[in-house]
Order: sequence, then structure tokens, then C-alpha cells
Amino acid sequence: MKPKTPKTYHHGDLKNAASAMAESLLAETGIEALTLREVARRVGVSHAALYRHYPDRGALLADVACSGFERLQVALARAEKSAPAGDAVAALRALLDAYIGFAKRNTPLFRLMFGAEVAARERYPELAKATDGSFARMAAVIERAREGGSLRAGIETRAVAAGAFAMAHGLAVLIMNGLLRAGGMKETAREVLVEQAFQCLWLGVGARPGGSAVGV
Amino acid sequence: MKPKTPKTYHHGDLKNAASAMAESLLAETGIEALTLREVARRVGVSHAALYRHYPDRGALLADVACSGFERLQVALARAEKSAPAGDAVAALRALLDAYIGFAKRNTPLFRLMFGAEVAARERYPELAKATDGSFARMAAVIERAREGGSLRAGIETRAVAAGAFAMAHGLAVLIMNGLLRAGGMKETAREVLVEQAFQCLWLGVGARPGGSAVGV
DNA sequence: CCTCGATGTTGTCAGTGGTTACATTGATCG
DNA sequence: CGATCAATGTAACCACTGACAACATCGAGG
Repeated sequence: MKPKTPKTYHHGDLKNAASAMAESLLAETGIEALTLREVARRVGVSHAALYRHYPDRGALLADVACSGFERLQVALARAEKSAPAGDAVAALRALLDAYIGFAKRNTPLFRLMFGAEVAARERYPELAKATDGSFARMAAVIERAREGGSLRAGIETRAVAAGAFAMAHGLAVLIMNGLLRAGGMKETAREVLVEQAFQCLWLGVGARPGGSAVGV
Repeated sequence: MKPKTPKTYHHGDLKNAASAMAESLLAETGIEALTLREVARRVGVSHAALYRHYPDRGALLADVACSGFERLQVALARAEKSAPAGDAVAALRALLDAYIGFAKRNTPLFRLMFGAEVAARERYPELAKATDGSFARMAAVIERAREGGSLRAGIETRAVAAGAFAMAHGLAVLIMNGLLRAGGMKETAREVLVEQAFQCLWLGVGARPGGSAVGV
């Protein structure tokens, strides 16, 4: 069945075990404490064993970041499905919430995913693919909105996707770093602010049904 | 004049020298290599000397991040002034460009400013102040736009500021990490995309009558 | 059965953050 | 003028880390 600690000299599944352990370790102690030796220790293996599976610490971090992007991707996919079919604005809103929620729930992981440690994405093709996957998920929703006619004409799908992704990421970072507390903002007011910020974006990209003036 | 290496036992200006050296070191070698000992080495002082001025490495990083926010603030201020007076959309656009430009020109510093290393902002009041200052700069532009009547009614100034800041930050991060290359995007196309993303936002927040056209 | 590649272990080294005890300086004050 | 003393820099030290090399062990295929 599952290759679980066969009590042998060889661990048998070290890479996966190490990856998973690294992820939980990251969540509980932050990135600074995410060290090769500590991971090896917790997995119950010698401190140099991991070098058989990762060339260096950066590779381990990249691996963790990669699985992080995969998880983000499924979170976005789930959010999209949870929205009423055909309701583009609801779908986009759900994606935004899912994105921010993911950042809040997995803050250290999220920081790693977009941090300098794995900035050299060209060195980790898997990571680059996983990254693009999350972005593509966002773009797909925009594309469906366009097909559904909910998108204003004259703006490229990619641009809207980039704008939406940027808005989501920016809000997530601002919230994570507590910058939205500027001016003594209450906790509950934050969601209102996110909602309004989303409205800013959506009012810009959404179609203008009815004779409401202004079009271009 | 300037207290430059008075050839004495006491450095005389160690804190400032260390801070400046740390900043240039950060720019040229990245954050991982920004170590207390290396800074001390380059300043020509013993590795424990810096502990007389910084309780630990985190404090040094916070100091660097703090001056980074101050520089960002002046960059935003300069951009705002460079825009034609009264033209809210131009001002906002200039701020966006300045923000992204700053991130591109000072990538390691920018990462530090928003990274986990100085996430504990409550421990560094100076840093919190500098951070809020940059945000306030953005909010000020929005406020002036509102006073000038270029802002759509029914949306809080703070929400627009948060949205604009989030968009700027998000785009900067996406560009820094090369995520906008997804789908084989050309280098020159990037600016077009940023322009369009900005339009998405502005069409949402701008006043309707005579609203700025999209073009593109 | 036995070799050999893959995997894990022990041992080692340089480099780092941080602490503590000590040395040097220069200004203040009797 | 000289002793004192706080600020500042130094030296020695510890625990930890990443990385490497040499060796040990396993398991599969000749």
C-alpha cells in the first residue's frame, strides 16, 4: 500500500517526506528556521541525506514553493466552481477572496512563493510551470467572462487578467503586512475595503449594460 | 565637514556608514548575502561593533527597509509633481510608473521592504511610520483627484487608494518575478499591458461624465 | 551469487549570528 | 591637570548551518 516507513535502511520515500515536512515546518516556524538540517532531523534521517534529492537548500525551497503554487491553483479552481455558473462578477470576486484567504492562511508559504529565495525561476522549470498555472487559472475566468459577454470591449483578456491578478496579489500583501490598518482602520472594515477595491476594478473592466452613457 | 574615517579608534559615524554600506551591499549581492559580518568587514570594523548600534541583524534590515520606504516616498512625490497640475489621471499614472520603476531599479531592496524579514513592523516604529508614509502619498493623490472632481462618487477615498496601491504593488511583483511573460509575452508588450491594467482600474474609479477614453 | 548503482551515514570545514569579557578612547568633572 | 566613566571597538567563544567527501548499506539485475 502506502510506502510508510518500512523500517529499512533506505527511507524509500525521502523526497516526498522531506517536502511535506518542509512545508509544515515552514508554516509553523517561518522561512528563516526552515533549514535542511532541521527537516532531516524531523524526518528522522541524517543531515546529509537530503543532498541525494536536492542539490542545495534553494532546490528544497523551490520544491516547497512549487507545491504551494499547486495548492493555490486548486484553491482558485474551487472558488471558481463555487460561484454561480455564468456569473462572471461573482466568479472573479470569489477568486479574489480565495487568493487573499490563501495568503492569510499560509502566510510564510505565500511569502516564499513570491520571495527572492525562488526568484530565479528559470532554474526550476517545474516551479515556473506551477506559477504560470495559477496565473492561467485567473486568466481562464476572465476568458469565460469575456465569452459570456460580461467584459467591456476593447481591453485585452490578458490585460484584465494581469490587472485582476495584480489587484489580488497587492491586496493580499497589503493585508499581510498590516498596511491597511493605516489611519486606525478596524478589523471588520477591512473586508468592506477589499470589496470596494474590487468594485473599483470591476467597474473598470465590466461591460456597461443599458444606455449608461460613457462607453468609448 | 563630514566625519569621514578620522583614523581614530572610534569610528565616529558607524551607524550611518553601516546603514549606507548595507544598502549598497543589498543592491549588489541580494538579501541572503547581506550579513552583519560582511557589512562590518566592508566598513572596516570588527564584526561585533555593529551590535553597539543594532540589537541584531533584523534591526539592521529594518533600518535599510526604512530608508527604502523613504526613498520610495520621495520617488512617488517627484512623480506626482511631474504630472500636469490638476490632471488626476496623469498623476495616478505617473505614480504607478514610479512605483513599478522603483521596484525594477531596486529589486532586492524592494523585496526586503515587503518581505518576511521585517514583517514584524510593530517592533520597528520608525519602519511602520515610513511604510505608512508611502501609502499616504498614494492616498493624497487620490484625495486631490476627489477634490478636483475626477473621482467617481460613492467610493471611499481610502478604498481607491488601497486599490491603486494594490494594483501598483501587484504589477510590480508580477513584473519582478517575470510572471507577465506567461504565454510568451514580448518585452515591449509589457508596458502596453501595464497601461491597459491601469485603464481597468481608472475606468472603475474615474468619474463618468467625460470619462477618459480607453483608446488602445 | 555477486557486483554495482542508488541511497543514507559519519565526519569535517568554513562561515554566520549572537554573547561576553576586555581594551581603547575622549570628554567631563573634581 | 589628572582621574573617572560612558561610549565604542576588539577578541574570543558557542551553537548552528550549508556543503562536501569518504564510507556503509541496501536492493536489483547480470
